Amino acid sequence: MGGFVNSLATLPEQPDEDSPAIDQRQFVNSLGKGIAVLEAFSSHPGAMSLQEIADLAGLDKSTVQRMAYTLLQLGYLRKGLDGRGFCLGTKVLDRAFDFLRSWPLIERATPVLNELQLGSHERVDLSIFDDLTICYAIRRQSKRQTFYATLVGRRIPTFCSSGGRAIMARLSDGEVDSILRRSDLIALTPKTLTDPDAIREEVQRARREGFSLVHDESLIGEVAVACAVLDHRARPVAAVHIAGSLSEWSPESFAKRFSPLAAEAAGALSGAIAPF
Amino acid sequence: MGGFVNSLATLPEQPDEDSPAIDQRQFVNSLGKGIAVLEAFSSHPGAMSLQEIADLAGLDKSTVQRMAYTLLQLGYLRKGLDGRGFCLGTKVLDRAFDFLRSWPLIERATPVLNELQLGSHERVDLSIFDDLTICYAIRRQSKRQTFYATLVGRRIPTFCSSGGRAIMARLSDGEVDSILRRSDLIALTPKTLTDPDAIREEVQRARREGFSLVHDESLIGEVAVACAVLDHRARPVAAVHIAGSLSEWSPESFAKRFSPLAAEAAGALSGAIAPF
DNA sequence: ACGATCGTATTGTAATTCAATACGCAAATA
DNA sequence: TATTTGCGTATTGAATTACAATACGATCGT
Repeated sequence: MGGFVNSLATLPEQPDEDSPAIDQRQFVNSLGKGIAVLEAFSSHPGAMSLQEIADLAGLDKSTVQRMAYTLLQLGYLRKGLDGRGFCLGTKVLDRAFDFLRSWPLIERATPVLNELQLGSHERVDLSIFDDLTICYAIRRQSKRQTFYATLVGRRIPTFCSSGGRAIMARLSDGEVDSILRRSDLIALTPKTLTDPDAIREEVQRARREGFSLVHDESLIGEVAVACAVLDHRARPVAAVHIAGSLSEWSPESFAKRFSPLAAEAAGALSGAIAPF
Repeated sequence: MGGFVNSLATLPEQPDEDSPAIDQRQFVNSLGKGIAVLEAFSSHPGAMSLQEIADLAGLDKSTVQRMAYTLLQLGYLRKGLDGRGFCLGTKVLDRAFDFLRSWPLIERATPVLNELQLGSHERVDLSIFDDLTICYAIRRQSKRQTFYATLVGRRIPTFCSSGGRAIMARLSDGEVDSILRRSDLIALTPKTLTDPDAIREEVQRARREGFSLVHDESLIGEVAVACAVLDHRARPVAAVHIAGSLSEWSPESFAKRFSPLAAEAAGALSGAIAPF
């Protein structure tokens, strides 16, 4: 984007920029660049200088300057500690609040997950299906947890998460293939399955059993069961997870104990009401 | 904004738009409008048509169309249920994730708040000071809670929240006056203090006691104690809350039982490390 | 069958953003 | 202490970009 590169990209022939053929006519570049500034902080949390942001976002320093100025006024950025650098502002939390508030599913799921946590004494999560990743929207932890395991907004690849597997079990084979094909099948741990056929096998198993069971694939020492939450058309839109530690459970005993609970909760949240 | 109105606003004389004299030269209007589209969902959660968004955001339908198209491509909006309307997309959660991840204070506070919740069996929160409001960043609930009491990103006015009072107790009188003057002193409940002098009195009390005690002011039946978290320059940046129900506690017994715990946690989080 | 409203697409106009440049300041360097 | 480097800020001419009126097809409710 920007300058000569940008002018070329504006020509009829759009080579192969990034996304699959976005309508250059309607896309508002300035907005995209402003968002890119915010997104730069995903690869570098904490304060950054204009130049650093520019490098990460692939923008000119001048552009970042004006975008940062605007985002500063709007509260989406704030000045760093000593007036040096920029970091994310609290306004980004407001948008997340609006999001969480706007999904009836999330409101309905909140008491259900609370009960589930109290009943299981393990960590329980609700994740939202978002194509190649799932995104945690509700989290109820038990005892000590890693910091990231407490954060809403955390994403995990669909292909190697218990929730993702449970969701894929409710998709057609074609859709599962599409997800596996477009995913970067990179191992998060040494135990992560990266062979498409092996993953398909696990999806089949989840179809038979009605839940997915995953251990050590996204975090070593963690075992999790999950069941998909379906919308009124029986399409999977989310998943209920129960996650525990392999120091306390074998995968089998964990599944035996908690898969019925996850299934019950997911069933209670399925159907009836629109998710959003 | 936009069109003739906008051209007028671009002239040297900026009448009295909204914020106190923002530099029209550097402000990127398109970005502001795109953000305005996202913010429209704060006054109307759920799916909206282009026209509805336009009305709420004060923009032209055409403008909203292109902004929505862009935000759709970027994942910050998604199509409504049956392809009709737009609602917030999961990407807004990603930004919140980045924010939470980027504050060392939040990472440090997570285990502390966990302990505090397990020790108190009441709801505990960490809120971030943001001028006229405080914004909840970490929430650990006990039993059943109202939905909103579980949401990160929720804001409460500084003047009537326990956290806000605790924070004001660490500000100068001038700063407190400034906050009270600029706040809309609107009662959230019949018990909310709206008289500046009465609030100043409470702030004084919090200064003496080292914690703030508030009940029925933001939610009927709720009692809460809070202590400010200070940065390395002894400036308040956040607050630790402990909130319970008046059906189980009197304000006095609640304060006696939990104010030491809140003070201890806030103390442990203060000083030393930069908050962001 | 009709009318309203939805989301989408097009287009000429001109206002907007772009990016090079310069400035003052603070901190790290020598 | 002198110097350099990098920061955030501000300005400006050039032209790319966004604006908003308009039109279109689909879908829903009457």
